[in-house]
Amino acid sequence: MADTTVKEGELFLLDGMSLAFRAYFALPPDLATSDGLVTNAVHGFTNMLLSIVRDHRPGALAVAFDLPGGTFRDAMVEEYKGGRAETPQDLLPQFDMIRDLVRCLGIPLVSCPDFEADDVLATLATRSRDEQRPVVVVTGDRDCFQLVEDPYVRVLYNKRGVSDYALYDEAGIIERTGIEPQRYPMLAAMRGDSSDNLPGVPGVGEKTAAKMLTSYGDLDGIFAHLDELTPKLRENMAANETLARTNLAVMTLVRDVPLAVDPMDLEMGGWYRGDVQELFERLEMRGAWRRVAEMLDAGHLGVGHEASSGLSFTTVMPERVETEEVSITVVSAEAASGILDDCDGSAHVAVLSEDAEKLAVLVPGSTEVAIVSTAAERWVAALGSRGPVRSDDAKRVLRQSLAIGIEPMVPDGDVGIAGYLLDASLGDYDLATMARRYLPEIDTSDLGGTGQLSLDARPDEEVLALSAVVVDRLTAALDPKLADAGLTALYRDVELPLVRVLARMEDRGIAVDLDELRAISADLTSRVGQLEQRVQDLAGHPFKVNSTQQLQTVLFDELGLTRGKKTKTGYSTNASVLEALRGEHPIIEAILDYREIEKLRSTYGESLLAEVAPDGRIHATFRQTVARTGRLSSERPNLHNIPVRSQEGRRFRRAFIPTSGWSLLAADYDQVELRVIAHLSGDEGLLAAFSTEEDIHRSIAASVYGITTEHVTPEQRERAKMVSYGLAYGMEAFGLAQRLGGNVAEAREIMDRYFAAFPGLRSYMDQAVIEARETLQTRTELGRIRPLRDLDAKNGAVRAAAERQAMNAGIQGLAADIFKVALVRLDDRLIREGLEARIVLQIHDEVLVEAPPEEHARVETATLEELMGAASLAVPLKVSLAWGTSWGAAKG
DNA sequence: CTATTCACG
DNA sequence: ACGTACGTGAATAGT
Repeated sequence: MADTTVKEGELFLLDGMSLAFRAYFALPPDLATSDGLVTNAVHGFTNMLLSIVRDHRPGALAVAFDLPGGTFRDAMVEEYKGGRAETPQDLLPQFDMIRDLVRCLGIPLVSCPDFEADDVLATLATRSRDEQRPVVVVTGDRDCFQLVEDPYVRVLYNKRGVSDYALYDEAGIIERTGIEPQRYPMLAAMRGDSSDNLPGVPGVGEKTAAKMLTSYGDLDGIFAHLDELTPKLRENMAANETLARTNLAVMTLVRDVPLAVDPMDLEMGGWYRGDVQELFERLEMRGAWRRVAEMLDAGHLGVGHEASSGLSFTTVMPERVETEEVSITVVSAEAASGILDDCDGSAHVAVLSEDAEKLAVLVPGSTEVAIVSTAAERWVAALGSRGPVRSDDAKRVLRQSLAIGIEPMVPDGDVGIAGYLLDASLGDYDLATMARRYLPEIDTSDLGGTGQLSLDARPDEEVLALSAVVVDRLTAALDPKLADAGLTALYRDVELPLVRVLARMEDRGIAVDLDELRAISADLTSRVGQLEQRVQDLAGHPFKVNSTQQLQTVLFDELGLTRGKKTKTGYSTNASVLEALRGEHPIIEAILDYREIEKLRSTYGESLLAEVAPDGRIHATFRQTVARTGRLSSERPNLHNIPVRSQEGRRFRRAFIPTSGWSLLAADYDQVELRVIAHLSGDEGLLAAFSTEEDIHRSIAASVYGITTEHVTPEQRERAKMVSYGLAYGMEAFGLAQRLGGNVAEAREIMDRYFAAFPGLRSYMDQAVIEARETLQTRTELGRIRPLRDLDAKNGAVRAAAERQAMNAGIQGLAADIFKVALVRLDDRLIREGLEARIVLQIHDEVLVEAPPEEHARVETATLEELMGAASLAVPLKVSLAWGTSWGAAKG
């Protein structure tokens, strides 16, 4: 078990270079001074420093930096450019700003000519170990893993962003890499390191490298036993022995850099308040200065050279609110309940902390925020079954409620959903972003970048309470905006009730057959190995088949096959390009086979298994504020793209099963989008086609080709179907030709016939674009808006894309609205009828319900009625139902 | 993080 | 002249 705690007072050595790089890439370049000096890395580094001090209270700190000019490594490898591919132009000056900052904070800055910051760290860490003094190396560079040594040296590794760290001791390194720290450079030497611009041995990744090292000890051992390796691996290793050995030399850190300082001397020299303040003012980083000042005042960075002055919580509140006292009270459950009693059962604000352990509760208009624990008994005592709530993310609150056994109410407000309805094309609806967007009076420099409000160095409870206040203010600001935009009905009658449906669906999850899933996964893994080998044999040498770059070289340079479509970075190797090359070389077939199986293995085999919860079920997250058309999306995992089109992929659907002893009902709308098109266009021919029970694509084909339905050939039916769906997206003749495999003239003729047979369709499409252009947005019958600002773009291609989106938005949007209503009605019905059956999954126009045997008949009736009744269009909605012992069985 | 590819409706 | 069907999420390689 890794030791994940740090004792107060330890020595922390910061890798200034790698942390600056991480910060630079993690934060947007629009963090800049008014005259355009980019400061994102300084922002990031400051935050890193603050959180290290806040979380670990180091006794001493030092920061290592590279010096300008080369290092001893330059002579070793041609391609090696100072450890990094290249330093971006706007990062370079930030190194100096960071050095300045470190200096005036009184933190020792250590560098040595001819050596890199890593080597300096290695030297200090080694000396510290010799003195038996514990040290933590903070870095974003994996090379430093080699320094870890129990019990003295640990690495606090910056995984990504500015706040995501892992603390590794020896066990931690072994768990992460498969090898102990001492031998990590050997592993890295074989694997290579793209961030250090060092290539590795082809076909050797972390796993293979660790395995070989475990078996043969070190590089010498491996090269002495090459004959025991598999043929391809042997060949690769033999061909790259020099590379591996050079890499090892480059990657091994120098532990005896001639440094004048000793770890014992690394004491903080005291900070200079005036200097620090001036620096931050010069960089126009007011928010950061406040946080730093707070840390200085709290004495967490040693002694200062100037008196301190306090800052109050209300400084981050909007001016308007500043005068109103907002007090934060941690109250007993009883008191929280008492506060709620005063609000006559009306909506209250509830904001859940990131770790879901605390809940801030605010009665609108009140000046007190109660913070209660979310432990079941506290929650019940404080809130009971009281609802409804307003929140920044109501589904999270409802899920917490379900987790402790309380049936949730429909929420009264959700800041994210309100923001999404007002403009679904903006993308971010987290609390900090929404506050910036709709509460301009708030000092935005104090709001966190993403997610919940995050105010560094403030106690969690203050942040949580402030979040509740912001939700209250936002609700007041957004409700009138929704009303003005005609969105209130969609919000209150569809989206908010849907929040509870999704919370229940996520909470229940869907059961999976673990044995089946494991068997599929194992089968795919073994086959993908063989297929990879076959591709490499046909290429004549090993390479990463997954790398489009390497594949391009093999196909177009080495084998001289015909180049096809271009991409930004070269020539495309996608399926349609490869299909066209099928006859040219047997490798094409092999690559297509490899791609299919590798896709299934990586995306569905491994990752689906990883998402199975301890209860044997998968609890995906359904997101209501992502798709610009009004559809839902699914993540962790995405259950909306489980394979169905290929026989091979469909196996996965057999692993999705009902609760033991129950059955799964799969219900889906037949051709909703086409029916929606018929409804919206009012085209008589289309309406007539749907009024018969006849196969719809056959009927349409008959009209298009001017023949009777009996004479429609399967090919004509297929073509008509393709055009029907292409239309929903504003397809052009070129696109249809691609899909039909014919020429553009032929495709154009089919489309002309189609539009001639259904003239109402053409006028609807044209009208949709004309209307959208007037307001630069589209609107569905239920009021859903989709802004399309590109409709008046000067660039023709951009404008054409927006026009296609305008044609599609009304169709996909109405279908999405209908389906959301159906979900709400079905879920209500199941509960109202006291059934145990529950919705377990939703896939755009399909819903899966699991039910015990005795409920089958009632569930079937309820599902059919609620789906059919969700909307009344000019054409009937048709629903197909099927029971099964798995998703695959119900559909197959 | 960005580009490419590919799974679904 | 330009690009070419809408909407998602995820894995992988490489900057």
